[in-house]
Amino acid sequence: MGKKFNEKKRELMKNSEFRKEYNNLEPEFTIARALIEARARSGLTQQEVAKKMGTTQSAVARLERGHPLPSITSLKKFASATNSKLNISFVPAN
Amino acid sequence: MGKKFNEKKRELMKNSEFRKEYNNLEPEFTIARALIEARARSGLTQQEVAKKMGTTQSAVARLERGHPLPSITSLKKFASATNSKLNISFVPAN
DNA sequence: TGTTAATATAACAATATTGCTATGCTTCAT
DNA sequence: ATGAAGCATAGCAATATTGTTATATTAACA
Repeated sequence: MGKKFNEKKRELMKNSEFRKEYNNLEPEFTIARALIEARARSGLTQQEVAKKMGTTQSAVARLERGHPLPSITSLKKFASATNSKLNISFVPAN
Repeated sequence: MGKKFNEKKRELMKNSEFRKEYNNLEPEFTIARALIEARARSGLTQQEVAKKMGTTQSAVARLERGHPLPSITSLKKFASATNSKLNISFVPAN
């Protein structure tokens, strides 16, 4: 994720207002980052990914925004368009 | 996943009809399995998970069916209700 | 400067998922 | 056999996500 990013985050998370907002948005950020990185690895344009997914460039742009949160179906299509594999798992928290 | 399961699967996947159907349903199966295992680990009933998620037992049952595919928001809530952490990632396929 | 490629945003109808209520099915114990 | 606990299913209204079209923005470059 990058060192600077995590340092800054730890600092901001001390603020409880920020923490609340962040936790609301966190899943959208995380998904957005993952999608953007996956497409970067593939070297494809949004247009090209869109074609492979059977949708449009604007829909791909929206997916990469992370808002609204994409469906699993969309994530799967995006993954296979970008030569990735989608992994979803529940790991014990404690 | 279990040894028997994978053996049987490899055998059935030779059939192209089956393979097509399986690939359609695979995400639902996978999600269902993950949810069921997560709740089993937690030792909670559907009712209890439902309460923690702010929903009803029947909704939890439906999530564990995997159909329709749950939203990421639901998976997140389910994860925290069952003391799990939801992981979603794209891994390079090649 | 003007053109092109790549990405972003908006609006609205269509589709998918959730909340909710009611009800059915099993299993276990009494 | 009856009751209770846990899980499954169904139907419908409410909410969320996607498909689509149109348009804006930005950067690179002839």
